[in-house]
Amino acid sequence: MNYTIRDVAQRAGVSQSTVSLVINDRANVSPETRRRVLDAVDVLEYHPRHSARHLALAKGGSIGFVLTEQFFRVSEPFYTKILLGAEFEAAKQGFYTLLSRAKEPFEYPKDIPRFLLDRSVDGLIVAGRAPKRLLKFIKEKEIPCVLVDFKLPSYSTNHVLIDNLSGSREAMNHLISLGHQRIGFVAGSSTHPSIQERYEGYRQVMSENYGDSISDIDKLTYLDEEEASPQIGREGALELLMLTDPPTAIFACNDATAVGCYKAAKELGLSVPDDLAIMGFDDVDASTHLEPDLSTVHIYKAEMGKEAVRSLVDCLENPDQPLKTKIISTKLMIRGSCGGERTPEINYF
Amino acid sequence: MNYTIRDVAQRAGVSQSTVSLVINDRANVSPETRRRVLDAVDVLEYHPRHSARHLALAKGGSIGFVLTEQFFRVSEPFYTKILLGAEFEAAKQGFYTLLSRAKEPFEYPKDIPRFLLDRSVDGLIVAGRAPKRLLKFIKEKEIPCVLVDFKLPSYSTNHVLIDNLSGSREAMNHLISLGHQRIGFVAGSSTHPSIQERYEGYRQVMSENYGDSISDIDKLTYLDEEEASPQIGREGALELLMLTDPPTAIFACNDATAVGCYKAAKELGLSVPDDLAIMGFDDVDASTHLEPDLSTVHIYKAEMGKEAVRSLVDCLENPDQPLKTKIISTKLMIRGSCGGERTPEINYF
DNA sequence: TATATTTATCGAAGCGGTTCGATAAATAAG
DNA sequence: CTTATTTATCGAACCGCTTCGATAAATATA
Repeated sequence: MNYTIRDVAQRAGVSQSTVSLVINDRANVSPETRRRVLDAVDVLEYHPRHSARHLALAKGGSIGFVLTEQFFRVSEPFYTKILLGAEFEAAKQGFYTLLSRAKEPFEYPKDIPRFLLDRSVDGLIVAGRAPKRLLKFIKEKEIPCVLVDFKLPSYSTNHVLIDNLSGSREAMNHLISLGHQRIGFVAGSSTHPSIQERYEGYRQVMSENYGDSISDIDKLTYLDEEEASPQIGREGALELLMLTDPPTAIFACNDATAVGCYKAAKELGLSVPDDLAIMGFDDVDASTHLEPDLSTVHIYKAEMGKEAVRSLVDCLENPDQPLKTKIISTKLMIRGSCGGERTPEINYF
Repeated sequence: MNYTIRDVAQRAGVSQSTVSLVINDRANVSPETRRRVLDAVDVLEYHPRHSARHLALAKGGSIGFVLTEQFFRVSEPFYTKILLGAEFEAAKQGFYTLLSRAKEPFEYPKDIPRFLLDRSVDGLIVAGRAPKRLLKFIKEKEIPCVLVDFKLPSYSTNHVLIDNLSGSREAMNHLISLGHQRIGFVAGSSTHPSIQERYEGYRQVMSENYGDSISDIDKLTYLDEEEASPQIGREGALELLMLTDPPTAIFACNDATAVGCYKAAKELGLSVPDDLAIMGFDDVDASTHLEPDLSTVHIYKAEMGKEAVRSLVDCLENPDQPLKTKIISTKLMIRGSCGGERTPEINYF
């Protein structure tokens, strides 16, 4: 049951090197020999041991997926979809996916993912954010790497990013097309580049449409550095809605935050979408569970995971490749929380 | 930068076997030698190559986590929490976690997870359900294995299961203590053992309290074999609520199904919890996003993953161990969807 | 003090692959 | 019909680690 390449060689009446040539599909082996070897492989149900191959080749066909500890909980549904998309593509390309959490706070060198130290992975996907010291380590060791949904000012590597700006602008334009003028913006995680881009989209569209006729856009904005969450959303929405001239629509930086806006509206006796329109971002499962269901900006999460793997595999197969940044577009999903004609649901996972 | 055990040996002025003894913390090496070796390890930042060790030891310190393709999407938040809990514990115990999807339908032998074939993993955690043929393969190859949240009638192995019966009974007793008599039960995935146990709890409590004074419990029950989902929940709830003598409370087989019950109530103009009490099961994130928030039965998902890893590691370290089944208790979370005094939130992840 | 044990260290084989010459056979070129 | 090339196959070394048996040194026993 635990046959090795030598067993196969013996059964096929050839040397192990020949077997190796056959199973790796190399040139210069006669059809006849190839058949005999393949037969033996079949009969013995032979599969090359991964670790042996790994050792001989000095690379093992595994990629690491690093997620900040924090995201293992809070934003979980978002990044796990990216993980699942990545696993899917990795498997397709013959790679294993190894999972790891990045501790926060991060202690160097204790918290370096073990698979980086013992060279279990050929490359790395890092999603959401990561400790600076870890990124530095990755760069020092020249480990092929793709950052997903974040970037650092002076850190050059491969990226897969969301087209937050366009998505944000589209969402805003939709709100504006519905006649909203006073549109609020509520955000947590305000230092995260994705959130900042969404905010930028908000500001652009606001000033394009209203210039400074809306007295002070800043007053309509609630930014918090804390992790975006329903709690933050609720606080932010409450603050904006208590203004003497409150917004008629709130654009939340993500769906989790939007959930909190619903709660705030409910507390103040406002009906969604009649008294208050709410727009989210991310399109996580929960958004269709809300009542009314949430209009939001869909992110192709699994697709992002897939593209990350592709970038990484590219790097591995062709090391002197230029760095790449892929920007994945979004899609506005109009549902019940701000009126307008509904977007048909897409059935991406 | 890519130092090997030989480099360490050389620098410490000893043989590689001695280095091996030191880094594996074996007996009979003098303190002085140990120190010298450890110093060299430190200076060179040496880390033993995983694959080399794997090859030499014929085991590699990795466990596989298998999830049905289906669960990668639908019930995702549930099983991914189990996965994350497992990864956490595995890392703690020095194991890697390799992820794999089980195809549905499953074609043998094509769809066997590759890490089983090339012996990349020492053991396996299978969550939710799995193709029979895959389980048979696992048994044939005598791969150490733990099934999480499901079992098969005549398949003996290790398990980590939910105490669905107690959880269900507790939830039901709570509804009854609130004065409900006509309590409906709505379920998808009705063939899944967990769902069946929840149903059993429902029936037990119903007949204990009302015997046959409730004309026909079956009429209050909606069972569907389709994957439990909001759609199923909505359909089921609508059907029950249209009865001439409709239930005043609905116990949904899980939170996803409960979401659909909210929708049904809304469609029929019923207010939750005044006109209709709703009780869920699972306690996924979404349940607190609902309005009112869902009373449900909390499952310690991460804990389940952790216990699964522990069982598995036990098996690996002590192969002639008896099989184990661990039953993890649940906790009733009373929130807004059926009245009663709220349970304080727990902050488990 | 001679002998038996224990302790510390080492060399070499082996885990299961890949790959680099070497060799022999088959084909092409002169 | 040689000689040069190409094609098919093989043997052996190597990847980096663990471990077993051997050896030498240190300690205990008689």
